[in-house]
Amino acid sequence: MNSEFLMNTSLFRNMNEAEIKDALDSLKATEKSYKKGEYIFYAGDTTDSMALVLDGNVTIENNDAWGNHTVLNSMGKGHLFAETYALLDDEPLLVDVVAQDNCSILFLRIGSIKILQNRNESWTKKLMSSLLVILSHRSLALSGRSFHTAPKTIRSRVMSYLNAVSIKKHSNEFDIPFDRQQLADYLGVERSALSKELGKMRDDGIISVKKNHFKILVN
Amino acid sequence: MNSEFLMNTSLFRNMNEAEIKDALDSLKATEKSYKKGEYIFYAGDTTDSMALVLDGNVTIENNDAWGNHTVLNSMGKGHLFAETYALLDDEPLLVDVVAQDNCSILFLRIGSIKILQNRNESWTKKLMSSLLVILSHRSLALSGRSFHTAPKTIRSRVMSYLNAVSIKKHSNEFDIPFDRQQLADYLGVERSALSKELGKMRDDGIISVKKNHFKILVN
DNA sequence: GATGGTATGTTGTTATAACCACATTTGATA
DNA sequence: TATCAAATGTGGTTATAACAACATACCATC
Repeated sequence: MNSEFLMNTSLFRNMNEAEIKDALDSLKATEKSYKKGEYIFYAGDTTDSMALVLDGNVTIENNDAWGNHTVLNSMGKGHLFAETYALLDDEPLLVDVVAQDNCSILFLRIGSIKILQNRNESWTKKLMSSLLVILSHRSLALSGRSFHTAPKTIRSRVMSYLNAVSIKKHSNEFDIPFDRQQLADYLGVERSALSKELGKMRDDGIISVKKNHFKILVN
Repeated sequence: MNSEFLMNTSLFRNMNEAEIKDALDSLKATEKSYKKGEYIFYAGDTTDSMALVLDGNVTIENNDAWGNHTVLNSMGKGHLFAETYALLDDEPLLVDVVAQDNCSILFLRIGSIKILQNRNESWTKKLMSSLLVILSHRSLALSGRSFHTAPKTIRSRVMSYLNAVSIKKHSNEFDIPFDRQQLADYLGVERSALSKELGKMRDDGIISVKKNHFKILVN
């Protein structure tokens, strides 16, 4: 196992080589290869292992009872998945995880959290810290998006989003990290409808826009 | 400090009295009272403390630059808030937290995660475990909702939601924990429009509904 | 079983966003 | 600077959901 690589993942970032080795051992780390298109997890599965992408890419997909198919996400080298399901007992995955190309996955048997709690090695606290940071970031990202997509009109979604960016940047003038298409996807609206609404908002004098540079105008 | 009460919160659930005392001490726990309407946190603040509701209720609110006001959430006794902001450095809150009635809040100085990592008392791992469980549950809840509200039509939102419940219950026939209004709110749609759509879905033969009992019909 | 209140369903109207097709702008590169 | 491709904006049409007002069903309890 290449601990050089692992040392740069968000999960093992704060550990030294010996700790990583110890952790891998204790978590019964196993590496497994998947061919393009193979299923790594099926919706409905439960798992006591979290999974780290060592090589290649995986997609998180949804396939429902009526045959609808949606690709939700794609994750590459160094990314962790299924950790929430591994940390909680008996929570079935609601999505499929599929090899997007030939890829290699490291499984770490974390089981329920009790396992970590009862160990005294130096790496356990570091691993828990990393997990806390990862989950905190995710929680923040998810609750932000959930909040910005809650309003029913495009305008209020945009306002909600711009307001959040403004708070984060401590300024009412800022660049956003999205182009139009990405912003539209993020807010769950159609690109051209978003453009149209941004134009109206400018006409109404509540914002000024130039490309991805925004200014919030208060009357 | 009433450790009897704390022992029943999700944060301290797994600790004994001595550990709780030790934890409160190390985390520089301070209790503070707020009158109805007082602000506990302002959007834009950063905090190194997480907060636990000891008594009363708080609301999570959003007040944007244009004067829009939204109540996002309400939390009562035993509930924890601001923990993601406390765990991460320099993340400003995007919401206000306001006392819904006269209430009493316990602040716990967790600061960035490093503080926990460098302590060796028995309670630290237990606290981290609790936080991991809390964050995992939240993450699961948020990603579920985010996923079900992503589709643009009411029908696909309903299908997404019902499919998830069906997976969780291991059956295509089940009760849902919402009444119509709650389901509408959860999916971000209007109640009567939801009723209408459920009716159409029944007419189209893809589900059967009776109150909150659903059955998924596949052709 | 009658009564009232709440939850749910129905209908029609209106507002809004999706969708489509195309025009314009922008930015990179020869 | 000319050329091209990609990103962004615009106008018109259609589908869909919000909204409002009301009808019916359901449930508790008298």
